[in-house]
Amino acid sequence: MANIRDVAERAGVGIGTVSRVLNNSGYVSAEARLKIEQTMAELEFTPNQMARNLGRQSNNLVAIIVPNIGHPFFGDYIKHAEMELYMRGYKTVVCDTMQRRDREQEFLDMLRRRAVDGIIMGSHALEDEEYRKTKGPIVSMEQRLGKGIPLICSDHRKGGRLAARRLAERGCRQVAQFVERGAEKPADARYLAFAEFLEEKNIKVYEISTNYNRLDFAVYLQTANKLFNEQPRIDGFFGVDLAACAVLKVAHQRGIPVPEKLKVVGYDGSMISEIGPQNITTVVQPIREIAQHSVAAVVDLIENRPRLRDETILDVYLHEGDTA
Amino acid sequence: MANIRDVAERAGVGIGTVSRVLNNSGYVSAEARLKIEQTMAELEFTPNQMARNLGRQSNNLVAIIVPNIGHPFFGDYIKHAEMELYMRGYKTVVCDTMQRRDREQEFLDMLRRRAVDGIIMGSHALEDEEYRKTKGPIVSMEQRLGKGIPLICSDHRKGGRLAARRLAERGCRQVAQFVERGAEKPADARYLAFAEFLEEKNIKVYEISTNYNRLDFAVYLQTANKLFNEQPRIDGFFGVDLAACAVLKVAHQRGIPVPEKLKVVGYDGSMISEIGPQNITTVVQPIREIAQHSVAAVVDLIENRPRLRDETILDVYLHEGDTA
DNA sequence: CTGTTAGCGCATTCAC
DNA sequence: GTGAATGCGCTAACAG
Repeated sequence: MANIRDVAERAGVGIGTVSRVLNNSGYVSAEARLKIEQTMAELEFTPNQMARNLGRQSNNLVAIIVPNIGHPFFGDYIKHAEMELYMRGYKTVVCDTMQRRDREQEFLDMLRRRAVDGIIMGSHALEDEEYRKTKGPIVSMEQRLGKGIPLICSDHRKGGRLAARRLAERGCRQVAQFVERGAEKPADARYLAFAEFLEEKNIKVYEISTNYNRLDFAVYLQTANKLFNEQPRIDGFFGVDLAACAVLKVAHQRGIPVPEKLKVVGYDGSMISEIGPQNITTVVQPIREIAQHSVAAVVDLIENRPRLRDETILDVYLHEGDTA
Repeated sequence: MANIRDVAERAGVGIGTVSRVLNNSGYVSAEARLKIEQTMAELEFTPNQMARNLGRQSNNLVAIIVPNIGHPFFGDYIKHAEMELYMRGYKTVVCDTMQRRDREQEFLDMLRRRAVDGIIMGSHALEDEEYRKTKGPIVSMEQRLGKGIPLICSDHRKGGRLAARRLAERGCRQVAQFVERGAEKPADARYLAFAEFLEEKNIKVYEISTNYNRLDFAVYLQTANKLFNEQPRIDGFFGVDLAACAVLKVAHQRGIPVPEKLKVVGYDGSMISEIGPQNITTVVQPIREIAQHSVAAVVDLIENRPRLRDETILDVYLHEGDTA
């Protein structure tokens, strides 16, 4: 592996000059540049990224930390965020905490150790103090990590209202929503707004809590079955897309026609809301914009650009589907 | 930011001793160790990862390069691979080439620059020579990158046969399969085996090619519609899960009952085969095992452990669903 | 067991 | 414009 010094010697120039053509910085005579470029080609010289990182104290890496890569929302988010980061010259490190504190802590430590330049945090298993102690570029998505850490999330309050209004308009009288237990989250506003809106109209709302520790499909299926067993007269449902899929599936198994006897509204607008035979009527979170804003925020922090807002709330809308 | 020298001075020891307790290597007296640990705590010392990387010429990063993160197969794959890598002490860099040569080249260059220790390649947009030129730990999944680069993939030949046999057993007479155009891939064996098996039994096989450049759902939907328009008498279908979803959806729209009038068999066994109202009968690729083997392979290469096989083909099986 | 030394490969002054 | 020197923070080899 040829290094920069080999190139310098072979080209008969100084090491600094080589560095300058490498980084395209400062002045280099056309002559010297040509000679150096030739030599680099001959030697198949490739700059060592680790050395560059150490020299400039930055590695152009951003970690995205999520509780579950497999969840469609996070999957879609990562796709968009990776693209945004790429366009800004950063590579993406994905970290799945699987809801485990120790993992989240370890991933968070990557920033302290400067293994990454910044972190986008979509998980929240630690005390707020931990995040604050980790000074450095952190932004959070859909998690409130404490004052001073920029938050990007969708307008859950509005989302809850949109879903509630739709179910009310469709004549539902007894609706259920899945509520995800766990640390306090921006998403909680959604549950509240949903229930408030409907209760004002004297529509009964059953809340079933799903264990946030296991947000996989099997759990949603179980919970959906439990719901129909306990509340067979339910005529409306609201939950994240994956939960809506589970409810649709169980309804299908039990011969409950949707939307005739049961209206279903999802939340997320992720890919899975469109791949089933019925399009799910769902509140669309602007996942792409969430990705854009969170990436912009963390990159601003990394590159020392001032940030004005600490909280960015993005608009949601109801996407017409076949289920409500 | 305190560094290792600050700690050494403050603790009244040498810099080497501090390094030893950091890495838990070599002998350190209990006394010194205690003193150093205290000092590290006082100073809130955190070792700088970039410096460590440069020192030991390794950064414990592995890049996973895929053509499309959004595809369920890759999403599931990344989830498992990230976990496997984590358990072995590596972090995961995800790279979405979006089918673009320049991006794949850039991601590949990360290895040459030693920005990552190794690469798992699930994309194939460059000439084989490029991969070989990039000496270093590379393994490929579901892509044949040339002799010398370990390949991990599922048994596509068997998968094609399994699907074909099922459709034949179910009495199909005219079946269609989606064939993904693009560079030659191990998956091609599946198309061949499928067609061979059925043609032997005098069952007609229509092949419709989908553009591998855009393996998203909208394209599959279009193609499915085209299929039903051109071949309205089709009674069997085979394609990746996402394509199967599209076909199921279009069939539903056109009032074609599945499995009564149309049998559908998927390929992948990804999450989406189970979240619809009907479970898709599908050939399951052992995504988790693919992840385990590919991670094991790349880590072996990184850590200079000898590899015996150059090719690992993993078994597939037919998962019973409701669509065939 | 421990302190010192010499790199790791490049970026970045700063005189010339 | 350019080369030599210094430092980034740590690892590892070595003498003690």
